[in-house]
Amino acid sequence: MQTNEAFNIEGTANVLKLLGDKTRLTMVKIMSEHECCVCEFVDVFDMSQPAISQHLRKLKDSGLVNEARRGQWIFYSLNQTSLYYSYILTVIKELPSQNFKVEELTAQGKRICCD
Amino acid sequence: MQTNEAFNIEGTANVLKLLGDKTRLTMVKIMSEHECCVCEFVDVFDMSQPAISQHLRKLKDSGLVNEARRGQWIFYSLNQTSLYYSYILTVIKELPSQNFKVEELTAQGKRICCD
DNA sequence: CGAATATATAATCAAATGCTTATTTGGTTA
DNA sequence: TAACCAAATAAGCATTTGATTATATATTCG
Repeated sequence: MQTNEAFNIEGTANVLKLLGDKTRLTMVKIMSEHECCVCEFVDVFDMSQPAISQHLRKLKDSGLVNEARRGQWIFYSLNQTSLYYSYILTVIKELPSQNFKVEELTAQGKRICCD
Repeated sequence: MQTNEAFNIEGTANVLKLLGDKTRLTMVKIMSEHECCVCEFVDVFDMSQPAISQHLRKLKDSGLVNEARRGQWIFYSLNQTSLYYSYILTVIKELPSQNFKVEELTAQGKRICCD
């Protein structure tokens, strides 16, 4: 819901608040490493499917992520054209990789792949 | 209350949440341009003195700002040695200057100066 | 010392947030 | 078309957050 082309305090605060949640920040880090669908997030986080959907909706509403349906699944990825994309890169660059979480899914045969 | 030397998701999310409040983000921007004491913030924001103190306390508890007593007043400034200082710079760099707010104080003779 | 001023803390409360369960929507597939 | 599955939405609830007012603490100054 980013209405302004330039950075302003209100919009920036909103984005920082969104990123200031452990679950969403982890989601963003994961998406910087892999595209992911909702059910994968549900497996990664010990959390209900609606909880995951609600987090993704907030990220989507503020334009930070894209969604794309592929078959049965809806995949989420970082929106590289967001005004705030460079902030996101700055922040997640230093965070520990979350690849291991997705690799656990792969090991359990739970990874969704639509290639 | 930053316990870890390295960036981790929990600590980073906490800092982003702190910055994800319009009042605190504006305070941080102001502090990047001027050192400020509590009563100046009270004049700048239309908000009670305890509300200001509580915001500053959160910023101080997470190590983002320093406080220094000078006479009757306690001045707050950005802690340039914080692990997260460069994040803060990245974010506030693009925000519109808040100098005009402090200049209004000066015009009203409300600016505190201890030089 | 005692009054005045600046700041911090305590207690309280309304609004916002993040989760849950139940249900609905939308696309796929037999 | 009907059953199935992924994801979204609705409703409800506990917790957190950010404000307020009242009070306490610290420092300065007459």
